Amino acid sequence: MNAKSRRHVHKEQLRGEILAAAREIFVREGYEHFSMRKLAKRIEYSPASLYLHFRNKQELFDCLVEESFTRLLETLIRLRDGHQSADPVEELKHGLWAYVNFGLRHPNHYRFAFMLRPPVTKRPYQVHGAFEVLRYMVGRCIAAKRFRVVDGETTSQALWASAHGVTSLLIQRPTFPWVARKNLITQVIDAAVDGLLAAPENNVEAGEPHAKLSRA
Amino acid sequence: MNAKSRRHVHKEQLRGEILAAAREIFVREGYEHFSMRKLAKRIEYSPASLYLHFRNKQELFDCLVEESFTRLLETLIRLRDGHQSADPVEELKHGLWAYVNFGLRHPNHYRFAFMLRPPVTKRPYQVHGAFEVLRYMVGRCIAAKRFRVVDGETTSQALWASAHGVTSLLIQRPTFPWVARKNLITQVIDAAVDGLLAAPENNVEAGEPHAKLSRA
Amino acid sequence: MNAKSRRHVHKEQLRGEILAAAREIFVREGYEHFSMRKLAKRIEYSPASLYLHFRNKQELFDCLVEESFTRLLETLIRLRDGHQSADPVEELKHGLWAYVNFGLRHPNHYRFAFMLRPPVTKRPYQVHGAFEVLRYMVGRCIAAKRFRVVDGETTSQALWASAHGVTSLLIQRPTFPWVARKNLITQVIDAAVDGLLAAPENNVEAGEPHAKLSRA
Amino acid sequence: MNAKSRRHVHKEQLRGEILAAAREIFVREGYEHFSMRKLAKRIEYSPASLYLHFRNKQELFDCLVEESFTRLLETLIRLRDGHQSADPVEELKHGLWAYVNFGLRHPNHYRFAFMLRPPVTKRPYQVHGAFEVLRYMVGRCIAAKRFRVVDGETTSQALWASAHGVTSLLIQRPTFPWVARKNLITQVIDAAVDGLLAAPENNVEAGEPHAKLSRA
DNA sequence: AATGAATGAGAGTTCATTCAT
DNA sequence: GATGAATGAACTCTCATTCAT
Repeated sequence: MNAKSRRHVHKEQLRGEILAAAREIFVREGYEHFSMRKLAKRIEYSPASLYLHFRNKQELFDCLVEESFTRLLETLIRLRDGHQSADPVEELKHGLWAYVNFGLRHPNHYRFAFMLRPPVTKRPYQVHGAFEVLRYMVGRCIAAKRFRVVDGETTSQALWASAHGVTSLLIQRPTFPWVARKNLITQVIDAAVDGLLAAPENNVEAGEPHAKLSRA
Repeated sequence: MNAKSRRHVHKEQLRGEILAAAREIFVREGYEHFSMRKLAKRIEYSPASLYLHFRNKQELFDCLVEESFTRLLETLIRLRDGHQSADPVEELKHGLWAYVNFGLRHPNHYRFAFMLRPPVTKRPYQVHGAFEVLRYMVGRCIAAKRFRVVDGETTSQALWASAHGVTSLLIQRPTFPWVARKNLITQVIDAAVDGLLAAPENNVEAGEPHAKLSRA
Repeated sequence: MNAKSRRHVHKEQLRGEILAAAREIFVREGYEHFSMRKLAKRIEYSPASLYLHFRNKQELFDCLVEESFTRLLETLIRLRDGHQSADPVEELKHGLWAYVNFGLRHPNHYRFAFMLRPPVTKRPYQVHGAFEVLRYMVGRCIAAKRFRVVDGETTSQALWASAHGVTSLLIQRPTFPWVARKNLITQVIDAAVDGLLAAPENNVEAGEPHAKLSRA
Repeated sequence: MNAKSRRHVHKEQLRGEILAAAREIFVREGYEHFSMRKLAKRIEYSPASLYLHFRNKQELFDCLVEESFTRLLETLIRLRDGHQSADPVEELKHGLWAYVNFGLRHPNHYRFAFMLRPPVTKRPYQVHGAFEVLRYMVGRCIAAKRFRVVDGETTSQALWASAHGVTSLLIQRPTFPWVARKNLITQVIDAAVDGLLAAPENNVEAGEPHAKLSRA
């Protein structure tokens, strides 16, 4: 079985190479300019060979998305399980930082996970899985009465939105004259979280005046 | 014969029709499924006719992006010029709400302005123009000593990020089980802005512990 | 409108050329070896041009079949309407001769009409239409009491079978050492028809002994 | 693991399985949709394995045709040798019935033998062999002075044509509203044979009037 | 101003076949 | 004896674009 297992290893490796090359093309040139032929040329195989590893273009694409979500999820779960004892607010900030950093360090994965139009695939990706971790962290803050708000769902979604905002803009607009990344991200995360902290003064009716705008 | 009659209107109007139809197709079916032929069929002209109005597909696409930015800019400028006297913090929140609402009400424009990959075109879009308005509003808050921070640029960028985050997620993931839009947006904006307000207690060193993460 | 009509004529002509070339390839090389590329090369146009005339390969094929049936039908109808007064038995033989001759003189059409597998298309071809004429002729013979049998349907189908048999074999096996075509066809038609004529001696129970064979 | 276990049978048997599976695919899906890959998958072997038994696709196809002819021939020879003593006319009808029944019961074989285009192969199939039996039977009828015609070759070919006609139509057009098979076949065979029987009245000049048609 | 005709380039995909193992 | 890996060639079809009219 040695030969067989060697072949298997090689096949897995090749599959990985294909996925990596595909991701690169997808991200650099966009879904619309990706083609199986280009991919084949890049990895210096015949187009037909790709079909030994993936049934078709869509399946290949699906694999890319799945892989990206899995990576993010792993990162988040590792984080969650590693810091159980910390101050829950600090831990939440840690989590948000980890989320942003994942996006910045794996922009291709992040793009596949959150910035591409879902219609291109049919599978229900694990957005919820990743979001679950955030919800859990927020829940701990609320349970510890650290937040003045009690709606964990709204809070979690709002935090996700802010973190996604800074991540996606930094990825998407690399030429914009951003301030130092660290400062920007800190500002976004701290403001978003600190704005939630239980505190003496809080203008609870703040949302009201904009009500008409949201309906305008 | 609606199409036939339309052919007698002046050139500008036709150009507008083409752009509108193109935008619709682009957004509904995605860049990759847009084609000059489909567009031609939609407006009931021949494919060749399109080339009387646009040099090629790319130019047409560029026009769409430009148009979207212009619309957003108009909206923001109208807002800025209309509320000079209000409380600057409230005005800022108003501005952010207006930004988000623009995206939600004109998702096609928003997508073109902020969610498509710039590489497809070469022109330097007017991101800066739209951002200018936000910077101006933040400047007023700072000048009025309402914020505890003084770095207007960082603050502006951070606010933009948060507003973009909620806008783009709501547009991109319409099937996610979001809480009520109004609540979510309020939460994001209020937290982001309130987190900046001058206040007694604020853990200014919050950014520090994550420093290693950002480098990890 | 002169230019327009000229163009239209030219287009029709070209369409005809395409169909003719396609028929030739289809018949010479078989459905399985026909390709749009081959066809394009044959008529010295680009493959893409074919799609200006036919939506796809199947539609082109359908047109060929339809054309063939129409041609046969025209021939038969012309015959039926031209010989109303003749002896019905002679007329029937004439009709069968015409059928066979159509096949031999237009083997490509005949092949499309009767020798290709229907599954390749979805349309309900006009087999029935062509058969109708035969049924009508047989009906006249029966009405004139020239046949000892009275089941017009069975008779018509049997005659069709015989005529088809000789036609298709001659077309399909051109290298077989056939006797003179005229003699062979005469023999088939005369025997098939004469075997039906009202006559003193006829072993009516002939079918019986084979009953078990048909079930064996 | 049915397939796995089958792999231990000897070579000849495997070859037979391949041929059977191939025939099934060929007939069910048509030559154009047959592929070595499909065949390999069906028999649960690798595509490459097929080439251990057949040099290429064409050779495999040739084997199928040959096999079909052989089967038919066997059937006919068995018949010929089994009924030497019977009335020659009855025996002839028996033979024709056997031929038709062979086609109806083994439509795949019949298709391969008579309804596919010979050009796909180069080998001279044994049409002649099968035809030989018919010629022999007709010879006996003539020798017994049961037929009014004396040209055995023409007669044999004509009978073959009629029998082939009904067989191929029934196979090829299964959806046509045929009358009961037994009646139809009886009608075809009886008419074809009875039309040859020695009898007082016979319009020998029947063929003449159509002469011009055959040349028209 | 508008278009029908035309096409080169390229898309995704399948196929028969080979060959080292 | 059997096969996984690989590929060149071919397939149908769509595209952006041009140009004569």
